[in-house]
Amino acid sequence: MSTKAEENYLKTIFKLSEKEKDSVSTNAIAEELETKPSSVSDMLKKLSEKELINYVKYQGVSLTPLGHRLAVHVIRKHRLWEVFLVSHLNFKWDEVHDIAEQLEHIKSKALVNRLDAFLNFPSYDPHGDPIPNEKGSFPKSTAVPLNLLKVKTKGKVVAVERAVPSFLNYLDKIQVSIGTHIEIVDINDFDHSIDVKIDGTLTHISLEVAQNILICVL
Amino acid sequence: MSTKAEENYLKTIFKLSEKEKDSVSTNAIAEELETKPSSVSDMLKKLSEKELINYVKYQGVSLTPLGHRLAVHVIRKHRLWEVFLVSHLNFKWDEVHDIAEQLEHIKSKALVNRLDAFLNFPSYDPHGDPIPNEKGSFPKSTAVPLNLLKVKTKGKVVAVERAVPSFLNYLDKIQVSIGTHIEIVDINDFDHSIDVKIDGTLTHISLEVAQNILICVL
DNA sequence: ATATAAATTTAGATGAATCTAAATTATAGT
DNA sequence: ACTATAATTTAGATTCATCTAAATTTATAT
Repeated sequence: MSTKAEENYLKTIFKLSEKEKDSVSTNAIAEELETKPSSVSDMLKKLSEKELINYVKYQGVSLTPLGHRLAVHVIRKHRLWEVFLVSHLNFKWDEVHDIAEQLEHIKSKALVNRLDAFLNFPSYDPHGDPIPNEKGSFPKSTAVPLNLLKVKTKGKVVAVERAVPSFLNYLDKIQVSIGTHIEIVDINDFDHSIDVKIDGTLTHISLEVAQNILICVL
Repeated sequence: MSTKAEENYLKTIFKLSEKEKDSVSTNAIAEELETKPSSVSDMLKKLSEKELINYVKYQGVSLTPLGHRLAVHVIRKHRLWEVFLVSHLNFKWDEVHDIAEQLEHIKSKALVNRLDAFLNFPSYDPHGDPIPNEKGSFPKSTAVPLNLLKVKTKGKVVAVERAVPSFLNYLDKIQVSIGTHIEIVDINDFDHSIDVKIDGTLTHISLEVAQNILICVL
């Protein structure tokens, strides 16, 4: 049986593995979890003994198939709970992370799967992140960051990259949420800022914002 | 901030306080929590330092107003989650205890209150136990154990006393659940067993079973 | 009233997860 | 290739919640 701490480490290693090529460093994990590298070392030893990660001292880590499965399952729970909180308890998408962070550690296979069914097997959470199914496979997404699109392209928002409150608030302000239709009107060569039509209205957004909005081209 | 262990102790002390007159003994707590008396002693010292219980060595404990409030809040969460599990995720009433035991420790005032609203502010959980409101006050119940009723009395089941799976299964078998209408048809003086009409059909139940079914007289 | 039993507490240990400070290994610049 | 720096690990301590075994206090029974 895995502890809450172990699950958080696996989740973090999973997340960092997506960015970094093969192996994840001790320092990166420490930074992400806001803990000390020495604590990470201790935990890596433990996870390694449990065969949840591949760990060679001083060489970074990667998830074993078992660790991967566990990490994905925790992520699945996190995202399903987020859907529940937003769609049934009327939370805003920028309010649910901390609560889901607790709910993701509840242990009950039946609970997760019934929640999944109750929510109609959603594919994306309120931030647009994909929700793995019971077997652990993710819905395949064709999403592309907004800044990579050409002028005149139309699409809809399927996810946001960095779900921090300040960013989510800003998106609220410019009326962007998951599902919003967007058209690229013009791209400014100088600062790479973009003029877009959001559900009809013209708005101006910076490159940094555009990079963090994922679009499914229509 | 209270830990999971602390919350479980407070909940247990609350429960035992209802039965035992004023103060609760170390051994009783140990038995209820399936732990050792020495562990209980340790924890009592800690809870006492936090002013959650009144504790005099060798004399048993009682909850302070603060401890009482915390215990009631945990119970509120437990019972609300049970309602959710049964009414929205289609769990049976004898399957929800262990899951609610985990969910009751999730910390978020907003979550509890929104869940409460989502469930339409229920007064009783699936076992018929009363659910305190946000302020911590319980719905006043007029419930009476079935065995205390006189012949010909009609009422409906509002709670069951001992929510163990074997008992709940038995109730399922004889078609008794919260809300079921019951009429006392006859009382057998010899063994105090009772003939009852359950939603129309005649059934025979033992004293022990009757004692554990709470009725609201109609 | 006093010995014996029962209940409770203390002392000392353990495992989990963390920390600081020191030691070790890897990396990068010249 | 060698040294300075950065990354990582080890050693030793701390806190939480638990345990066993021993000591202490309270209750009971003759």
